[in-house]
Amino acid sequence: METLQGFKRTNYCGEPRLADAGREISVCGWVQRSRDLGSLIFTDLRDRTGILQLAFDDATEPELFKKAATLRSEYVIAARGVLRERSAKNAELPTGEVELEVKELRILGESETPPFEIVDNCPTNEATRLKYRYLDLRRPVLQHNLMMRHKIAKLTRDYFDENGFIEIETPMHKGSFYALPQSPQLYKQLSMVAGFDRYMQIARCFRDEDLRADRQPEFTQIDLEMSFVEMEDILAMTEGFMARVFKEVLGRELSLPLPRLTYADAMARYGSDKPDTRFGMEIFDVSDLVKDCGFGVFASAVAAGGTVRGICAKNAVASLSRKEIDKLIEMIRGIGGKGIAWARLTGDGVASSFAKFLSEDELKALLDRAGAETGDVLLFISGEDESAVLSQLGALRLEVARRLDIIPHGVMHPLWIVEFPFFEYDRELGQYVAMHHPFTAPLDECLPYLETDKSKVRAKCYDLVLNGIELCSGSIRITDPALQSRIFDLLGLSHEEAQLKFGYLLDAFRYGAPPHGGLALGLDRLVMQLLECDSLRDVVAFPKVQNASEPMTGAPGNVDQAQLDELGLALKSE
RNA sequence: GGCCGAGUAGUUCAGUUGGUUAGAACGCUAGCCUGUCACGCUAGAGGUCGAGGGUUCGAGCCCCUUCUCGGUCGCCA
Repeated sequence: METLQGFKRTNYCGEPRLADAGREISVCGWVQRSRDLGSLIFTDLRDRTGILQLAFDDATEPELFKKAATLRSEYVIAARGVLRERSAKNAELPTGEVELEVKELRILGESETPPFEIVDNCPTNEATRLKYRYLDLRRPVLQHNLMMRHKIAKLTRDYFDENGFIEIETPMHKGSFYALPQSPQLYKQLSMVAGFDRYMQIARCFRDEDLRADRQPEFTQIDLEMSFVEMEDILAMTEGFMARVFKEVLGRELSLPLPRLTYADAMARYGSDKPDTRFGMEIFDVSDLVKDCGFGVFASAVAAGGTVRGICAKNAVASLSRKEIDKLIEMIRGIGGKGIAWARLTGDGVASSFAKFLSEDELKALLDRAGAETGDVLLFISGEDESAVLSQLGALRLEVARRLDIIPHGVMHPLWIVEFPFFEYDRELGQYVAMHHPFTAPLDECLPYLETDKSKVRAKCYDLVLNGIELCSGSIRITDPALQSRIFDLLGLSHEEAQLKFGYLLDAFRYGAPPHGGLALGLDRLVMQLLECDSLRDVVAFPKVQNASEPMTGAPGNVDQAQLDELGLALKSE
């Protein structure tokens, strides 16, 4: 192996163009592939900017040629030579009109045969790629994703700086066992009390939960807090940011203001508080039509105060067989549903699990309500209590859309979800509990209902949803001590408990707290959505897997007794 | 923690009703080849069928346990 001594890189591999022909340049990188034609060798050299073809000719440079013949995939090399126009051009490559006629070749690092080829749409499974993440990251698509992530992080700082925000670092030692913050929530509110007026931080956060394709236990938030603002001001500031990101990253204009849906409407129409609005298939209500019908499940659901609703998938019969319908129903059972009624409409008529219990008029009315006028339509209808019905149909709507492949690609549907309920009913506890953190302010017009009808109280809370993924969540905070103690009372939090848990914030509020609110925007998810990736792993350099471990290093590892002693911890014996 | 799916060569996969020596493609190694760019041609090497146990004359295949991974539900104020 050789050293770099005296060698100076002049260009990245992706840079040279035909206009540069005749220049002497020096490049460094990894061998993508070598094609040995006998007396000619072409070597593709790759770095993070692209690929440049190196040419070796046995007739003119026999010593170099011999050396080039020893090159293998992923060797690290440096090459100096003269750029020349190719006799056979490659239109697929930005540098495809030129090649480097090599005069000097240095082998800086040899490589074993890698466990998988370094190419995009690499077929190798994720576990293997994650084990060799440093190789996986060499793939152009991941290099691009992480460079875009950097760009988005940079423009985030630029945008908020231009709007008067100050980046403040909050500490990572808030009192949980893991000594890691779930979010900088309390500190950013303290920053408002401290008078910084507009705070932002690109903050690492940690949550001890099982992960998902769109959830990592360690993630990054764009964390914001603003003083002397109302909800509209915060939404407008965030929309400006989104428009800027769309413009600079996608080159697209985002039309503002963004659409809004109330939580109640989102649930009623899409069965989700993070609806994917890129396609229709909205939920319809047939409770009034079936309340007296002969099908016991429907009639008794309505009689018990529940509801009967459905979704209607068009052009679906051919794509979804009976067997697949059964699988979908099984899936619904998996999330706690009792089952779901279905109907298939074809040119031959109706085949269904419940039509025989309905009169002809009842069936017709139901099909009309569903908008199922043509043949080739699939209906799913669920009758239970409202929240169960909506969550089932919401999940089913997404799964059916995926299977029918009707979700359009390349479109972005951001929208706000507003007017979240302040309380949610906890069936196990048999009482209302807070849906958000206890500093979230109720809507002014809901204040009279706080003690009288909790189901009516909505919060000054807002979520930004993009293509069915929650991107950010925020609220206006309570700064009125009287209202705050009222809320603590309602949540069953005693004065002592509140003081113990949040004392320092409550104390701070006694010294002049400005009205304030904010939000936290998931940077990983934002990048994932903008780049249309399916998983956060495509935009996180070193992601965690199922059990929250990191497959390359094997972290978290075992700790020895000395480390435990130092941290004041003891392991529970089995 | 629950449910669904996956685990066979370096990689991606096939493997029939349980039956001889477990195959293919790509990759890898060697040889040939002057314009390739998924170069081509020829030959070759490469396997604890995730692990453990069981049934059987015989298990990649059937049964049990277990591990790993993916998706998802619970969870995520």
